[in-house]
Amino acid sequence: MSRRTTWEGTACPIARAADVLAEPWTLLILRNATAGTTRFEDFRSQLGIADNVLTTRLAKLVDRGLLTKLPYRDGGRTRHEYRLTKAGSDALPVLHALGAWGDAYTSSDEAAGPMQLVHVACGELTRPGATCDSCGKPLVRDDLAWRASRLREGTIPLADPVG
Amino acid sequence: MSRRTTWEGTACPIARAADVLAEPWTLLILRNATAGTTRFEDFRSQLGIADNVLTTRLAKLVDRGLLTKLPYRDGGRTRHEYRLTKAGSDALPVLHALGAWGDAYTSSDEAAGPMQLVHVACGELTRPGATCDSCGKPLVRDDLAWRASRLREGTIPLADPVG
DNA sequence: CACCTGGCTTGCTCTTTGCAAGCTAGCTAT
DNA sequence: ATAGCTAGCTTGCAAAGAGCAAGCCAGGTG
Repeated sequence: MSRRTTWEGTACPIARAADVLAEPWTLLILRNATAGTTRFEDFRSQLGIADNVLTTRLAKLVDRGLLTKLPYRDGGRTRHEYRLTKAGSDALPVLHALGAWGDAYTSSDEAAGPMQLVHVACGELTRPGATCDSCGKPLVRDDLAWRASRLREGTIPLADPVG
Repeated sequence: MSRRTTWEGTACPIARAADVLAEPWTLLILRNATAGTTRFEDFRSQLGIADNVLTTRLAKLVDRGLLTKLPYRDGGRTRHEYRLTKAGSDALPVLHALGAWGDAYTSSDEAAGPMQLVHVACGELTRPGATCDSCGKPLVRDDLAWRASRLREGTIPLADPVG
């Protein structure tokens, strides 16, 4: 057989998580979903991913319970959007750990500052963790936003999970 | 062209980190390296990875600076071992974030308890973070060990980076 | 000398990625 | 009305990558 190895059901939770999350595009889809993207066409154009690959990735993420496919009205028509579930939104620490590692050990071709996290409740920057570095209050997802110094808009609120 | 997309040099640190870490096998190689594996043959037999794939993965990890290849003496001969660098050992939060997500949202076919982290200094379990849940002291890598309830040996110390 | 062992390399096959084109339902422009 | 556009897929093809197996080489040991 030469099918790619899967670690579904393995005893090691790192391997099981990697089996779901560590496929090409998957983490970037989750990143953009966390930043508020919900629609097929928006994922496609923001990521530059081939649409057949996007179809299979989104289907797998829905299957594994990280995204849900919900109908919405677009003018008079019904379309579908992909929204984060709790499982999908709880991948945030993985994204933050990756971002911290990427900031420390890789470099950008473009001028790009480090990834920043804003505690909207107090308005200050913080590192990911249990409490805010600036005001000391517990960090809850609703009060967090990403800030990318290279983008014109100030902050990107983190999308709420459905359900 | 149909070469797989790379995110090296991208402005987003998450994408740059995913480019290095989110390839098949890479995270599991780092997991085992963190648990103390250093030799080609041990990685091969522990992971069940094909040896040509292991060769390319190890070479890429050396190239990207997560592992170093060092000579060691095996009887009268010189062989090589792969040791974690600081960059490689600093991927630990990524492994912990994945483990936490995997514990919460995937399940094992075998009976396997959650992934556990032991603060060797005080002997108690803790969650990954800045300080120990039990004794409150700062968590440093040298004082941490993994515990897998399914393994007979009690704890697995975390490998020290070289350099 | 034959044989083993660790660490690769090469060859072949099957899967997956990327790209491009096509398809469909319902909308808008002419 | 008919022609075209759009979101979201599906299909077809070429190339890269993963899996398996076999071979190779250096430095042992029997």
